Amino acid sequence: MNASSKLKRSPGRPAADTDAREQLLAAATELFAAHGVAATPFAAIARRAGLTPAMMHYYFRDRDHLLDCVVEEKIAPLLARVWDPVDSGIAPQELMHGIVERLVAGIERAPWIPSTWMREVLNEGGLLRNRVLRRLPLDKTRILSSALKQGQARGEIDADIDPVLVVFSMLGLTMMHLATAAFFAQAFHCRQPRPQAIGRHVTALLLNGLKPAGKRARKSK
Amino acid sequence: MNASSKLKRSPGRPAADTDAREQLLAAATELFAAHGVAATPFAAIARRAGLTPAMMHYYFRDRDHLLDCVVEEKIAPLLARVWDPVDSGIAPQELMHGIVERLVAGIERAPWIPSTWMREVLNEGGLLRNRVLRRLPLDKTRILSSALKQGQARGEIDADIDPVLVVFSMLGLTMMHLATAAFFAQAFHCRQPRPQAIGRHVTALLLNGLKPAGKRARKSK
Amino acid sequence: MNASSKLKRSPGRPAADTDAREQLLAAATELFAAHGVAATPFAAIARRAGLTPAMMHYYFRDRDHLLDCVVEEKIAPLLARVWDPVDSGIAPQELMHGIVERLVAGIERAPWIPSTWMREVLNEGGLLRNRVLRRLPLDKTRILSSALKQGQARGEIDADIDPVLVVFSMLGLTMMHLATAAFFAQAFHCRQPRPQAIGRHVTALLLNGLKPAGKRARKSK
Amino acid sequence: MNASSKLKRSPGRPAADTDAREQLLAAATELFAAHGVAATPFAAIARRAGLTPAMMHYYFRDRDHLLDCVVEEKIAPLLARVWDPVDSGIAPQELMHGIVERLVAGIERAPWIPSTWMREVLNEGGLLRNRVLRRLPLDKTRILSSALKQGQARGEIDADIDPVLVVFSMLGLTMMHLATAAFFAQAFHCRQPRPQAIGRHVTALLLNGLKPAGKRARKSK
DNA sequence: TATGAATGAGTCTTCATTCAT
DNA sequence: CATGAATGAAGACTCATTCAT
Repeated sequence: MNASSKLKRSPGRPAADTDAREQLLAAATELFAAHGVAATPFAAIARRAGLTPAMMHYYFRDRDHLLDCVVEEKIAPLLARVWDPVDSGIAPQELMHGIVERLVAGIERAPWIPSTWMREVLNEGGLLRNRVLRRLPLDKTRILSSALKQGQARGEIDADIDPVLVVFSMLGLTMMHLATAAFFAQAFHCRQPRPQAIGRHVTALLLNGLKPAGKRARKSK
Repeated sequence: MNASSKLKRSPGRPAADTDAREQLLAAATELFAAHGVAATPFAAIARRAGLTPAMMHYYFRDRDHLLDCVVEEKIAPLLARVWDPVDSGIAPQELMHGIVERLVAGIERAPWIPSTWMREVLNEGGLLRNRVLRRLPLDKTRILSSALKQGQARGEIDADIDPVLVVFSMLGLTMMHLATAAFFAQAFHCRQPRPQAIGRHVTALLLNGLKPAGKRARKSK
Repeated sequence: MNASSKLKRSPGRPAADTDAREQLLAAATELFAAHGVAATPFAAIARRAGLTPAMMHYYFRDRDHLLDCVVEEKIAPLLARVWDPVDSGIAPQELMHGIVERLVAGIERAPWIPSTWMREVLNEGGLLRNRVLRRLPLDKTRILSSALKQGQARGEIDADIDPVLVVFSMLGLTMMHLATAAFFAQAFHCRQPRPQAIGRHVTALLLNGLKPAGKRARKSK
Repeated sequence: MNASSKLKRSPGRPAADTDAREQLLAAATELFAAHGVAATPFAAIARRAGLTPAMMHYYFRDRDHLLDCVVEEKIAPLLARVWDPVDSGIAPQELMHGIVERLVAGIERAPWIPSTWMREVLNEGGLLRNRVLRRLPLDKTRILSSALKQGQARGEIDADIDPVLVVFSMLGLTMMHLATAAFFAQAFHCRQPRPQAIGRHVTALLLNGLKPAGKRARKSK
């Protein structure tokens, strides 16, 4: 987290003002998740934090800066935590397992992210898209894609899989299931799946899809 | 297209006014895909269709009715086309293959759908969510889930897979990749994948994930 | 007056809407003269015309367009009327006499102009400056300057006079006295000079200043 | 500079705080000249001086008091310097020559004055008008007017000239040319005239205009 | 002396909606 | 069918001002 990124922040004293700022930021992310960025009035954020709309401008100047702060202080750190351990020399299956696991874990503490990601990052015209794009750890994703390609070369991974596209499949599938857990329960009249269960489902779907031969298949041979 | 679904329609003359209505509907869906429903002003839709904002109210009364019309006339028919052929007695793999194929085909003629689906259907607070929810062919999705469960019982499908959740994985993965094709190309500095290629990728990922034994594994035996 | 310059104008029917537009324009110019452009709220203009602030935006879109309209429809025509008769071959004294006369006459029907001219055109940072600058009839002012230079060459005009600067002296002196007539009366506890008297004063000041030898002086000799 | 005029002033230590106050005052006058008083936010003044908006309130209480200070500390002293030497018994031509000269000299050290004078003093609704009005050395201006009237009585000055109005012509012409030097250069694509040159131009215009017979005419006699 | 926090009022602008024609 | 006029409500943003420290 870059100190220079904060618009206002009394250096030595993380006291009252920081609290208000954090509360506003939290209110913002919750409302963004619920209604989308464009449909979230500045005043609504302030109201939810029990402050005046003018305070939003005091801490974040304007809408643009608020979005900058959200990405820089809330989304970028998560991306870093998720992708940092990715390194060459690790098997792609293990990499993906770890990524999904860390993603699910990170989102449990920031449950507003999947919804916002789908709406504002993945969508054309999404208001966070370019901001996040600049923050994607492309070097890390390339490590994963390379590992997948090498796996394909060794015949361990299905040749029909696009090794770059699958990075998106992985992130998107996880985000999508986490974001739609409630909707899913509502649509199919069943219990809302827990984040851990979603992680297992996604991992199973992805990993078995990567293996031309499943474990049971090999065993049954 | 159900006649009763149209708000206004001069009975004898389906000519010019229908054209205008269709143009407005087309303009609406394009803008919804680009900016989201909440961020699309009524007047902007009219402007894009070269008409006056008042015409929007003439044809669609108000915002709510417009959304009703979009779902009923544009989304519901696609859902029907995709799910209608699903029937019991067909292997789940084949069902899913067909669904993805028809979905990709249908979206090629309505490229605004994936973006809107992700934003306005899957998301909490999405403005089309409840309208679409009512139109989901639950009987058909249940047929697929049942087929999957039976596959698991027969040991043909991985037991870690959630047979209900996977319906969502399938639709969501397809929609997500179609919606983010441009972003994907931008993020990873590569060509935008074609809808057909996306269909193949998704099918491969899903189907191989469902099979404990991959094709090559069996062949290699 | 260019028809294309109007933002909105029903072509055939100069009825009610034109009235409202004209009223708003009149209210705007009056308030601009009284308080300056920057200090005149959009809403105040509407209020003075007995309309809602939203109507301002209906007719003029935003502040910028309003200023465009004021310059194009109200100031540019006056400039044209004042400078159009200026032509080469006429004595500079006669040219200046005519210009001041037409300026005074024009301003009698648009008494808001001098104040606005001083504040928003002459001043650095004036909000109409560049808009008016583009509309100055430079060809005409050059005709006057040339005539003055020729007069200097013939020894009829004082060589200390800057023949270009004097164009400004003339316009500025007239505008200034017309704009400050009320202030003048207030400051010196005397009657407010009438526009005609101001015209005579300015013309006398300017013309005699151009002549090294005044007519009366020579005559009285 | 009158001590009583300052709102706050720690008696013993005229050090740091005076500097800050002077800086704020300088920032204020610069911004007033550039954008006008009404369009200059309190906070902008502070920002330009590298201080906080709250400091403005500390030194000047509120907007009204700031304007009082500007007039009292910055404009009134200039007026005094310009008009003080005016005394009866001096020829009006000489008086005017001296006034213009001292005005030009004074403004060279306070280049923000002409613009502000035109905008905020001469204009109806100008925010400094009444404050300056109270400070005008009316006794001195009356001395000049009287001298002019006597000149007219002696036939040395054109009878068409208004001896009171000409006081305004003189000040206004000087201020106007100084304020619009940059605009003039921009409008007529020529060099910006220097203050000294403007002084000569104005003096020539005024003095020759006051003489029914020019110097050369008299000399030639 | 100096500042950051906080706010209420006000301004510009957009927009869905209504209505008379 | 179609449109221009009109509006009230709401949103983004600014700003002068106050206050505790």
